[in-house]
Amino acid sequence: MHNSEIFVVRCEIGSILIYCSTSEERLCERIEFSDEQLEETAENIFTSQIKEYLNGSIKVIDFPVSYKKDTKFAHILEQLRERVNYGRIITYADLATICNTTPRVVGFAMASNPLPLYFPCHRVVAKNSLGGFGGRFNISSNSASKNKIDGMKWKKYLLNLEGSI
DNA sequence: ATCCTCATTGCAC
DNA sequence: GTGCAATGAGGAT
Repeated sequence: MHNSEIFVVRCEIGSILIYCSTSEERLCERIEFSDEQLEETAENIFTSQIKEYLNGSIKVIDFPVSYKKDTKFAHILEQLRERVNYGRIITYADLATICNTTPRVVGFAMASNPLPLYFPCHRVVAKNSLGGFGGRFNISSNSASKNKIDGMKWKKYLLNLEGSI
């Protein structure tokens, strides 16, 4: 986190921020949403994939990423990415069954997902509602202005993009 | 080391 | 209807 570069892609409802390591092999470590229209950065593999996803020309994000593996949360996120592809949705309970855990823990895993879109957590919904969106990383690590986003607006936007709602 | 937070569900009253 | 355990990990202090 101490050495990261931020790329920006704009869309209809705001901006998508892509945090990457600046090491030799550049890896994406975090993806965040902002309700503000920020200035876009130059095109690279990260921004171009996000743009293609947003205009429907690709259905899988597979640029190089880095995240903490070998945890329960990571396993849940990997199962989600593997099994629930574009245009599909799943409930917290069903994903919990697949991962041999409880729905609440699936919610926790989604809330701590550092790589939304790469791990398609917007495709996980509650049994009788859309569930939530924007967890721990909803709050910017920069102390002063807690940049809270309207999470449900983003979840609906993404599900609508994929034709799920 | 302890406490708090965060996207749910189903069963008991 | 409401109440409540179960439960993983990271951040704050």
